[in-house]
Amino acid sequence: MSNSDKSNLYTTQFKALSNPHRLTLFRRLMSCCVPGTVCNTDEVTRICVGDLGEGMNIVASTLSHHLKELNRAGLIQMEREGKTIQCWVEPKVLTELASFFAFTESK
Amino acid sequence: MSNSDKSNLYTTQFKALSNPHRLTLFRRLMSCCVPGTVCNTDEVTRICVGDLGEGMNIVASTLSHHLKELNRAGLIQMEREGKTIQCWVEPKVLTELASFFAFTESK
DNA sequence: TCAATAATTCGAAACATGTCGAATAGTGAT
DNA sequence: ATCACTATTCGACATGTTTCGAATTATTGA
Repeated sequence: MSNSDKSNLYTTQFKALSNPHRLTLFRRLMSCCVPGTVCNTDEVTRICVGDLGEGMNIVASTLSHHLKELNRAGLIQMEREGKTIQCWVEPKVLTELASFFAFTESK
Repeated sequence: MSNSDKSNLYTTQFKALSNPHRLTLFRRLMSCCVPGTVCNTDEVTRICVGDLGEGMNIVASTLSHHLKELNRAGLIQMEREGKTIQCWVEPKVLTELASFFAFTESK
C-alpha cells in the first residue's frame, strides 16, 4: 500500500469517526476490549444492526447509512446471520489506529 | 470532563483529521516523534504557517482556515514569534488519541 | 405462498464544509 | 510613516453530509 493510499485510508477512517452517531456505534462495538489491555482476538463482541441502534434517536435508514460508512472505512465488519446482520470490530483495526498516533511515519 | 464532552472532543478531533490537507499538516508537525517511541517532550518540532503549507496546493487563506480548525480541535498549538506564527503538536495529544483505540472506555 | 421481521436503497430537503479572492491586521526594517 | 512580509478574516459559491420517509430486498416461520 502506497503512502498516499494509507493517508486516504486514515482520512476516510477519521471522517467515519467524526460523526457523533457513528462514534457511538463504533464505541459500542469496541467494548470487546478489557480495560488497560489490547483487544482479545478470541472474544469479539458481535451485535446486530437493530440492537446497535437501540436508544439512539435515529430511524433505521439513517442507522443503516452510518453502519455502511463505518464498514466502507474498514472500521467494522458486517455479516448476515439468519434474519439479522451482525457487526463487529476487528482488533487489528484498533491497534493500527493507535499506532498512527504512537509512531512517526513518513510524511 | 463528562463522557459526552469527551465524545464531543473526539468527534471534533477526528473531524479535523478527516480532511486530507489537514491530515498532511498534522503529520508534518507530528514528526517530532522518534520511530517506535513516544514523543520526546523536550524536542517538539515548531514550524511556521508559511513553511507548513509548502508544496500543498492551497492558497494562504485556506491554509489559515485549516490550521485554525486543527487548533480549535486542540490538536495543534499556535503562537506568534515575530513576523511568523509557529505551530506545534503537544505530545500529550498523541498519547491521548492513541489511548482511545487501545483501551475500553465507558460508552 | 403469505405475512412478519430485519435491514437496505433511493430521492429530497436542510445543513455543513472546502475553497478562493479581496480586504484587513500585525511585525520589523528602511 | 511607509513598505514588504506574514498571516487572518470575510463573503460567496460549489460540493458534501445528515437525515427522513417511502419503497424494496432478504430471511424465516405459519
